[in-house]
Amino acid sequence: MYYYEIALLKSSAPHLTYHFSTKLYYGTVVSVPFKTTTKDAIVIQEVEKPLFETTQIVSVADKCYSKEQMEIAKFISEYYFSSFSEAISLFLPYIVGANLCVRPLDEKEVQISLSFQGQTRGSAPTLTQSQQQAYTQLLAKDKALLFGVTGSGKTEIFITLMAKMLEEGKTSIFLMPEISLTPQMEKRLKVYFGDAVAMWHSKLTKKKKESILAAIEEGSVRIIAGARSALFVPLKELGLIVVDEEHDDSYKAQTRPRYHARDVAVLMGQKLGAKVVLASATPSMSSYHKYEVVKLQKPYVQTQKKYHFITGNTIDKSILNALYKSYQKQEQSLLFLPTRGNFKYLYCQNCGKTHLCPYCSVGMALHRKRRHLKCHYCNFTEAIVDTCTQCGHTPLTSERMGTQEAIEVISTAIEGIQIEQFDKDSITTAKKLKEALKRFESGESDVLLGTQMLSKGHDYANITLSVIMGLDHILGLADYRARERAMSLLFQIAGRSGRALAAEVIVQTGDAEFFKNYLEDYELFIKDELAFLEMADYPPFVSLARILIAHKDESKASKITLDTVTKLKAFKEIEIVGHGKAPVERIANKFRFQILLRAKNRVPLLKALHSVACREIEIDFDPVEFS
DNA sequence: ATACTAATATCA
DNA sequence: GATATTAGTATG
Repeated sequence: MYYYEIALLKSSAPHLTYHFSTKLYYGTVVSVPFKTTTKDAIVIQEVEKPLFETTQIVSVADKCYSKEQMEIAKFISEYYFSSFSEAISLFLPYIVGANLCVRPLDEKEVQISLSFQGQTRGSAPTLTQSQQQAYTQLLAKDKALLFGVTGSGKTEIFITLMAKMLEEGKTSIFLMPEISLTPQMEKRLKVYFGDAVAMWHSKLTKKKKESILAAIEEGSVRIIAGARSALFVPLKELGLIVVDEEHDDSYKAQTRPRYHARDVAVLMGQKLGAKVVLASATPSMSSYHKYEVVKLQKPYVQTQKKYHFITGNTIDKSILNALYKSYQKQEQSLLFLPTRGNFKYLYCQNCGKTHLCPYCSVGMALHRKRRHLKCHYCNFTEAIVDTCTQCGHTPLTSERMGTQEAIEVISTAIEGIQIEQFDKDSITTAKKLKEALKRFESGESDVLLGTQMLSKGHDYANITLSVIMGLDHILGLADYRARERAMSLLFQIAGRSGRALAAEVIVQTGDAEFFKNYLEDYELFIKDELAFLEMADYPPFVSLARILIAHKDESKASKITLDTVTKLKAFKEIEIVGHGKAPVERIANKFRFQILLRAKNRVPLLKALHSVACREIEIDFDPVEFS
């Protein structure tokens, strides 16, 4: 009889011991009786017969996690404070088929992939001289940051790299933020790689996932493109990981394990001997600081962009005029609003208070269409109120501009103008996205109006006007990266326009001087900002961690917070930056407290955190979100 | 995580 | 006193 320490999958229960009649390899997926049901688990190691009674493993699945997957999961569990089980559950196991794990490459398979490529497009893209130069540099490095403005042709370089991997019989992972929002990339990849590329994201159906996994196993799928979760697909002979738009915060998971996909990608590349290419037109401060930079020069035909800075926070005459001119010339415009959703908030002009959700202490969003108020965090819904709960003043007015209101203002002012609403509220499915983009591309609509989503990886040829409203809302966030976020957003939105024609960019901000300095040179901004971050003791020069405490009972939450702070004070190498109520004080009826920690070196910080880690606190290492 | 149990609060 | 809610504990 053999005895094994196992970890239950998708559970934070401690590792338990079971027995089985035959020898099992570690990493093997098994079924075990647990409490009243049977659960999937993973074999961690063989152990001596324990003193207590054990139960038998029910069955052994034909699935197995590799040594590397286990090691990376171990790292994730320790660095991002999750159980090993939660970390390994990110990964999909390999199917134990005829050959276990590493299978020598069959030359015929490569032939198939390449011939498919031949059918569709002929050959890999022809690179310009500067693309070729960047490509050659990337080939020579294990990992690097590819820094090139929008439209400089980074995608062709990725495709060439992936084609090279195919030739060498290696596989690739291509990461992008929010795959479901970028059907354009899918189209481009399909042109070159056909069925050798599969798109992967968490919302795929079980059936679809299984068929892709089978195709990977069979060897016909050799490139996986997708969001965060694509990083954990069981490819063999991994040769390359590309992290496109590496600056994007959506690479950081906001639930446990709170890993950063970009950072895990770098680790994974190192562990598996795969090349890692991070890429962005607006690289993160940390990547620019940490990795070798390969610069992709601007394209020769550079269209001219004219920037206008305006103040205020409404759609004023100058914005309407610019939109009108653009509309008259049958050209297209882009309008960015900082608020998300088609909602606005109720605001009391007398006492200045916003009408809040009774459970979450965030503004209740006004849904005009449905005629009700809704909480953005917990979905609490109530009828529209007209009187201020604080001072009794009536009526309440609505603050800030929502997309819905913006559309109304513009379509009232400019007769006949067609506006496409482009935000999370109206673009809920891939189908809706495709339709909206199609209407815009065909010229059916004149203005693409939306939120953050506008900045993410879509190419439009005909845009001659970009309007970026309320940039101060972002610049004014209580976040050490507010400047970086605002600047990156400005570059990303501005980068969407002027592909073919000269373009105008209207920027609404009270701090034009700040932005003006850097309009032609993001790298200059990076250098200045890095100097600022170093002086102010912020990442990448120090490590940050955030502890979140949430409890129904406010005094309990407060007590846990203070107890934790007391314990942490014993550690001399870490600094307690602050502790107290979280910016969003309540979510789903739980009171939220936080502790922010900083340390010059991450090891003592990790050590201190591990000493206080427990069920009632959540630890976010390298946090990007502070609300 | 989650089932189960013990402890404590709530209520007619 | 019975029942609902919460805290604590063990799981092999």
